[in-house]
Formats: sequence, structure tokens, C-alpha cells
Amino acid sequence: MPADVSSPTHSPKNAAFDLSVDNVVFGFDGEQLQVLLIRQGLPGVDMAPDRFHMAVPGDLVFPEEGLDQAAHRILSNLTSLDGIYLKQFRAFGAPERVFEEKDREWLTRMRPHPERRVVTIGYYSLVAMAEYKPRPSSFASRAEWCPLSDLPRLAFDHNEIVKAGLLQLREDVARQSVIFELLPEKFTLGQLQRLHEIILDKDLDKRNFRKNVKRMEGVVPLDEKQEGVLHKPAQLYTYVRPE
Amino acid sequence: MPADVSSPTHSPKNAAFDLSVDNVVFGFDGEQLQVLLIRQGLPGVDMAPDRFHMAVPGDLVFPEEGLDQAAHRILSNLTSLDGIYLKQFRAFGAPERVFEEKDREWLTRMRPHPERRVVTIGYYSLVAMAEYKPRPSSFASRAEWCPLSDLPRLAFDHNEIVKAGLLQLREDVARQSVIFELLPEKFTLGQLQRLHEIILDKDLDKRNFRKNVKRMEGVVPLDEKQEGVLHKPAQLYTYVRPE
DNA sequence: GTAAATTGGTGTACTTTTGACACCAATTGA
DNA sequence: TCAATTGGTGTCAAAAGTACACCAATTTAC
Repeated sequence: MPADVSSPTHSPKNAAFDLSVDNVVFGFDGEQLQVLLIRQGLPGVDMAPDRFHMAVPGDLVFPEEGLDQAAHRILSNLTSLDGIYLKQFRAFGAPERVFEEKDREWLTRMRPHPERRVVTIGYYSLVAMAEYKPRPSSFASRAEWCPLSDLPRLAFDHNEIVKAGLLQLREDVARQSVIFELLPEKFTLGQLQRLHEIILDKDLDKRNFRKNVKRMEGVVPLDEKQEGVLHKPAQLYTYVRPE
Repeated sequence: MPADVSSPTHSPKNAAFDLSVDNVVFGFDGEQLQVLLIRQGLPGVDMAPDRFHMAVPGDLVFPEEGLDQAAHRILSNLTSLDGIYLKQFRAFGAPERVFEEKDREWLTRMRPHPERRVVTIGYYSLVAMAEYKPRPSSFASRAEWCPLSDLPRLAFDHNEIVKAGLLQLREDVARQSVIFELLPEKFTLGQLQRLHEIILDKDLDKRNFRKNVKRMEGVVPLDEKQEGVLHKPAQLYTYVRPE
């Protein structure tokens, strides 16, 4: 008989986990993919650049709260982003997710049980950058966009989490689901194509791409053209989710 | 400033989670998809049918153990299945995953912290049923195959977990990855097609299907035919993972 | 106001993939 | 030897994918 069924004592008394959620938020500025990071300081500690802690917005799940609910609450609290698309993509549970002294110090100061093992659930989400500029915000925690192409070294295993979120985003985009969340309400076909190219990391043929868009539900042309651009202004489109 | 960044006291002292892994193991008998369940009794309690607890094989994660590692260990312990494909597909974290009195009783007897909230990580896996017959096994925990089409009411939220695992399996199969894990080493194209039909839940055209298989890497014909069947014996094939 | 720079916008021909469809072959058991 | 059962095969039409080149509209610099 397997030992761990017959005896509840197989796991040390009081073994317990903290549970957190980490949100990888992608934004698009018309040029490149960006990730929303928070720069968290320690209260009462000087704000020298190397005392900050760059991380994906995440925090502990409350004891009475569902995971999706926690993801929305935490993102909203840390970045004031609200009501956006959020998709769970993976749990990260390596026993040793804390590598750096700086991270350990942060945990010690900010967490009720700094030594406890933390398992985190990764969510990714998408926002149209044009519609969200991070607020200057507080001294202790500030959200800012960072181009995916030059992510700094992040706290804990957040670099790995971002990478995994990107992979999932690619799959989901290829499968035609989410993508319009990343564009402003009005967009041009050029932007839509560039976004696909950036996410999928390959070039697409303009005419073929547009052919496909025509066959796609929900992309409707507006009675409006681009303005203030230094070339032929493009037709603007919007997306209405088909039912 | 968001309250939960500035103050570690936002979550009640000693809030803690138990973490478990649940494995949805699919098997194929040439006819229909099956799921591996365990029938767990309470030690010292009579084994009347309604005292059992039908569940997907899962258990608590050890404090020092990675998630994938835990999934393999637990599956191996509960079912003696070893070294098989296992894929994490989702975390289940509804605050109230325990609905039935029977489940609560089981927790009370078998878990060191029965009242603690448990978040579970779902894994799915695939095995060729021909190569694994559950052993009669112990009185307290017994593994058995159950046709997917008539799953009983399972413990906790395991019905939901199985359903989510099936959805993920479908996506993965449609995307051409895993499927050969579900077949015995030698298989016929008929079996391969039936398996696709069952998983994807739709009929496929025989000739078109075979056309596609020809274009598929890794499916190689053997110098061997089916035996002991009451009709024209089929060519046997095997799968070698392409590098 | 003309030219250069920049991005927007369009159609056609070829190839590949998908999907529909029907009959003979090999074996077993009656 | 006949019935029952599953195995095995090719063709044609439609749809989707892919490669490819030029003119149009706007801005800025001269």
C-alpha cells in the first residue's frame, strides 16, 4: 500500500504553502510588445536603484478568494488596470524560486511568512497601451511598461514566468482567439498585421494577411481615417466581438 | 498606494494553503476512453460501497518537491504507473472545493490539516491500457479504469477536473502532439483513427485520415499483421518519436 | 510646387490541403 | 460457400495558403 495514502503523517506537520498570482500583462504601442512591471521598494529604505525590485505584478491570494478573482484584484491594486482579459496559463512551483538576496530581503520585510514556500499561478493579459498609461503612483510601488526585448533581470523566477506567458500568448493568437485586446479601440490593418508579426515573430504577406482579415468576423471598417501621420492615412477599423 | 503592497497584514495571520496534484489519466482500450480512478476507503471503517471515495489519483505535494516531480511520485504511489507522459494543464483553486460530507470526513481522517484550503494542480496523462492493468492492490486504495462515458460522481471537484483535462487533451491532440502514448506499442491504423474519433468526438473519413497519417512523421509500418481477429487482419504500425 | 520618403491599398496564378465519395480484399464462423 | 466484418485504396472539386509588384495619398525638405 502506498505510504502516503495510509498515513497522514507523510508530510511534515505544518507544511504549508503560500499561494500567489503573477500577472504578465502585455501591451502594444504600435511598435513593439511591452510588459507591465512594477518597481517595488521597501518602505523606509532609501530608494537607490538597486534597492528596487522589478517584478511582474503579483501578490498573495487571500484565503477566501478564488484564483481568477485574486488575479483581477491584485492587478487592479498594483496597476489600476481593471476589467481586462486575464487567462491562467500555468502554475510555477519550483521549491526554490528565490535566488537573490535582494528578493529574500523583500520577502522578509513584506511577507508575513517570508520563509514559506510560495507557489504562484501565472496569468497573462493584454491591454491596449494607448488606453492605459501607468500612473506615476506611490513611492513604494510603481507600474511601468518595459519593452519585451529588453527586460531587465526580474525578481524571483519572473523572467521564466514572462517567457512562459509569451509562449502561451503565441499559441492563443495563432489559434485566433485573443488579440484585439492588445489594440486601441480604433486601429489600422497595418497595426493589426504588425502586432501579429511581433507576437508570432515572423513576417506576414500584406495582401494575404488582408485577405484573411476580410474572412474574419468582427473587424469592421469605420467612417474614419488616420490623422497626423506622415504618409497616406489608413482606414480605421474597430472590433466588435461576434456573438 | 494599494493596501496589499504596503502592509503585510492584509492577509490573516497564518493563512496557508495545502497544495495538491491531481492526475487525470486517460487510457484507451481500442473501444472507448477510460479514466483511471482510485477508490479510497477509510482505514478501520467498513468498506460499504458508499463509504468509498472515488477520485482521480492525487495527493498533497511535499514541501520540498517540485510540482512535476510530485505528480509523478503521487501517480506512481497510487497506481504504480511510472515514467509516463504527464502534462500540467490548470490550477483549481475555488475556495470551496469540498461539497460532500463524505469528502469532509475523508479529509478529517486522512489529512493533517483537514480544514485548510487546498489548491490543486491538474495534470493529465495518457497510457496504453494494454500495457497497464491496475493491480488488485490494497484494501485502502485501489486503482481502476472507468469509462469516461459513465463516470460516477467523484470526490471534491474531480468531475470538473476530469472535464477540463479532457478539453486540454482534445486541444493537444488536434494540435498533433500527444496521442501515441495512448496506444499500445503496435497498433493498427483503424485503432489510431478510432482513438482520434473518440477524443475529438467526431467521425473522420477513413481515406482522408490515412492520407494524413502518411504525411505524418514517426508512424512506421511493421513486418507484421494483426492476429486472432475475426476479419481481415490489419497491418501493424509503431511510432518512433521523430527527433 | 516638386521631389523624396513613407505607408496604404489592391488582384492573380499556382500549389497545397481538405473533404466527399464506393468498391474489392482477407479473414472467421456458421 | 456464404454472410459478416474490418482492412485497404484513388479521384475529383473546393477551399485555403503562398508568392509576387505596382500605384495612391500624405508629409517634409528643398
